[in-house]
Amino acid sequence: MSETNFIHTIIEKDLENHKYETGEIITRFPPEPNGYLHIGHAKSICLNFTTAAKYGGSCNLRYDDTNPVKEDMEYINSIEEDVRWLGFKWNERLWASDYFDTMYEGAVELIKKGKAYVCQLTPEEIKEYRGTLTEPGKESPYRNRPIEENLKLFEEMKEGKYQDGEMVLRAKIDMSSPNINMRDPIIYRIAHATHHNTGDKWCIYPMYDFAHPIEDAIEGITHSICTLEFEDHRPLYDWVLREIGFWEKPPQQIEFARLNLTNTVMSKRFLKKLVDDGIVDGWDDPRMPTIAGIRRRGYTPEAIRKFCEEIGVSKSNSMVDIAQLEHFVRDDLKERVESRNVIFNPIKVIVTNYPEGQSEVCQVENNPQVPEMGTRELTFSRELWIDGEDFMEVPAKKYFRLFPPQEDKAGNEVRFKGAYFLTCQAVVKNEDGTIKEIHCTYDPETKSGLGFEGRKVKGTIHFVDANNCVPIKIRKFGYLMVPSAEDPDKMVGNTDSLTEEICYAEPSLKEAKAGERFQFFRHGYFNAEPKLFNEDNLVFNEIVGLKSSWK
RNA sequence: UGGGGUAUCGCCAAGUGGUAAGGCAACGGAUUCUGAUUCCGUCAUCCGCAGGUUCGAAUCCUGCUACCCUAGCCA
Repeated sequence: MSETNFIHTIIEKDLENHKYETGEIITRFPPEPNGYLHIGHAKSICLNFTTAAKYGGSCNLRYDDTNPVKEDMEYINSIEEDVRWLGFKWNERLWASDYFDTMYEGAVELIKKGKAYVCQLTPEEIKEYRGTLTEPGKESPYRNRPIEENLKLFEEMKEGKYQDGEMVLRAKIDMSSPNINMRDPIIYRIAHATHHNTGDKWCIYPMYDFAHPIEDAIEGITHSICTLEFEDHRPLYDWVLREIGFWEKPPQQIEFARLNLTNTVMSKRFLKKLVDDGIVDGWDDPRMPTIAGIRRRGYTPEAIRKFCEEIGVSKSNSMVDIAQLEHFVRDDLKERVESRNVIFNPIKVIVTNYPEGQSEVCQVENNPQVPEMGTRELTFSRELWIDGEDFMEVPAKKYFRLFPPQEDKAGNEVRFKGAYFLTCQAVVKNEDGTIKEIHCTYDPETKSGLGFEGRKVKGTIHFVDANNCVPIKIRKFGYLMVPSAEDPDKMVGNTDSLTEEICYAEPSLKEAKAGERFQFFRHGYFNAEPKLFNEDNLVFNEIVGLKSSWK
């Protein structure tokens, strides 16, 4: 287990040096409310909350709502529900927009120091003046405007005298800096848009690079943890804090590598397209890598948190195998979930020496690993259903489930879990050659629980009483879309991303509650599909399959 | 041809001058009323490459190479 990471090392060094008077570590998770959270965000959420907790500090949930034209409050509820579901608590709901006054003052401060100016270049000109990766930029003709004029113009910008795009406020840094972010970055733009929080109070809004360090500083954030692509922005982050100088102990930005999962698309833009195009039935479709999606799918928050801890944190771009996530889901589910008998690809079994019309009760453990979870009753009768893969007409080598008599050996005998030893005697075919049913005989002495020791059997299979079972609908999910092999920028759809089949299940499954999880023997973990499950529609999602070393 | 990053087992990832943790995957084997679970074992003489310093280097120095980010009035 990676109990420590490079961020802990930084924090511990800061603590040793008494960098912060109170010694309290404060982090933040700052989503922009423009979409649903996904598993990638979960890594960031876990990192920020657990890091703060490790040092007895706290983590703020703050909406980075500095761009009114891109954000939508419909996402607020989902974001908070997701963070809460993951098991984290924040103090209060914070908005970057609540700090607009301070940011404005900061900008004025900068102008007064001669460190910011109003620029009237058009967007195209600004781009042109910025230079390229290899060539320095050139200074804007408005760069050396008198301070008084800048103050007046900025004031007028705020008052709404100008149109969107007509002018911007820029930090005066260095147009020839090799770091493009330092080439007089725009720090305020005009946007005549109603803001969800501040309404029409403002028509100028701060840019991320200017706003974020101020937000962090106001909240007393000590360590501002963000993803790798912001590394180049750190000099600007520090510049803003240094030049405005309201804070003695400024926060420090630390970058880490975002999560990538094999066969999983994490791009918000692309996920939104899946929703908008109706490819999936919403942000919480169980195929989606969104927190809402995997929650509906049946993943547990514990599994996700464990996963995030175990994959660790570093600065190298990485691609984590989805099998790693699935491992933690299985690992978490195996001891907290009950088992049920569900038959896939059913084959009818006739127990020829069992009286017609008779049936009896069998006791089965709810979870063989956890005896405290008790037992339940199943019925056994002359007609049963077994799984398609538990029978082979011609057995493969080392196959020890059911097969009929072969030229060189007798039909196989197996344990029917919770019931008897049954021996396959014959296969009965339909006219078209498909299997109609198989005939078996049972040995009354071998009933489960009676301690029969006469002989051993190598296979155990599960069954369902054909006279006492219910049909259920199973939904399995493949990956939705993956980058195309020829062109990684293009996505290729998987038309089989959702498959449904009808299976036979023991009757107790009718009593399942929406969202309840089970292990279906030999198949995997499933949950009663939260939105579709009801008395007349027994739908189960595959959460994750079981590993199998045979096949 | 700028700047900023990263390179340790198939995939993550510890390690910060003293002789390569751990997890996933894989592969053996034991136990098993489900070929699951559990259990035990195997899995980097080597740390992107090439030199150098040192008694000693994945860790320090030099020079390469590969990949990622970066030219929004997005965050």
